[in-house]
Amino acid sequence: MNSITLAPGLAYYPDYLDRAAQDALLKAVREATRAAPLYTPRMPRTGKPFSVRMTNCGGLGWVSDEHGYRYQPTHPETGTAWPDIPKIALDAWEALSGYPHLPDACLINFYEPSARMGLHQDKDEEEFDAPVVSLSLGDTALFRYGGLDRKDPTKSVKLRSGDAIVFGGPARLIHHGVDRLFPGSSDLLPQGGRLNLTLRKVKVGPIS
DNA sequence: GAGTATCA
DNA sequence: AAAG
Repeated sequence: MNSITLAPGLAYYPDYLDRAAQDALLKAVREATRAAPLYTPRMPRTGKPFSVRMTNCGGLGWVSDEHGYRYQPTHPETGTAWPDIPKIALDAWEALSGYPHLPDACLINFYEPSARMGLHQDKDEEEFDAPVVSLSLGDTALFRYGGLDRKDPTKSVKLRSGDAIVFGGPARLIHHGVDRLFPGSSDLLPQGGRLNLTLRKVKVGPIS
């Protein structure tokens, strides 16, 4: 499988999922969002809404509101447990993570054409030995990544539908974000936009 | 468009 | 302190 090392620990797999796999994953995501609808996260303290809408699958989901960032086992609006992680996503984790346990969290981000994600670190997990595996569906995104320090220099790469990226080892905690989408760049989602799935291991050890 | 800074 |  084709992989490009963008930085130490940061592996990029262009076209990791073929079109049939993308269609299958999209179908699974639609089923997940039927059980756990996309909601609008808010910033801690200020309550300012994100432009990206989110939901989760797996035992734990990442949420953000006035009270802070955290992982929790239920949807913040419906109060019900998150649906299961799609099989195709688990397969990607097993193929790409190099980690001996299944993920316990899968954050699903939906970007409308105008949505952005500022430069940030994924550091709300307890297990930093496990990588974060990211899968892109739909419109191309301009992805920015830097270093452990927020002021470290950054580079950009376009992430297209079906691409995978893995943050592991020295790249597990690098800053990253999405500067913009390229509307109309994919016909996978009829309404346009981009879906991103990030698989994580929040708790140390096997899933209980 | 890319990169940095500041607030909170 | 924060993916704003």
